[in-house]
Amino acid sequence: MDSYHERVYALVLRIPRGRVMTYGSVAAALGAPYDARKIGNIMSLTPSDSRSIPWHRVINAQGGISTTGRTSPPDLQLRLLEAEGVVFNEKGCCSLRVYGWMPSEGADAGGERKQGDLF
DNA sequence: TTGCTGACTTGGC
DNA sequence: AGCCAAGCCAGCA
Repeated sequence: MDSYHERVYALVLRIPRGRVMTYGSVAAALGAPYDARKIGNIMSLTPSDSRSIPWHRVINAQGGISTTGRTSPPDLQLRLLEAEGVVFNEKGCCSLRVYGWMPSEGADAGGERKQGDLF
């Protein structure tokens, strides 16, 4: 059964540590560019303390967390990402240009990015 | 069965 | 710069 959430989890599991992925990118990777909302819905069903699933590596298109006020500490997701090396600016957004990840990078490689150009 | 909601995104004003 | 409306779709009342 390749239920939707299974594929979502599988993809999220593939996100390397220290990298993030937007809901839209996850949806697009699954072949459904407009399913970003559903991704979020599935994530909402995922326990915030699930250590098996790096749900915190999934963020919104603005490079920020959308779980504010939804997790035990409002900024839990942000903290987890910071713990992995992702740096957030004062606005609570990270540079997708630097930390954004997509499946193709894992398949082929070479996705070295410059740390200098934030935004 | 219908109808609304939602951890979203994008475009227009 | 921020706010509003439309679009897609699974899950739930």
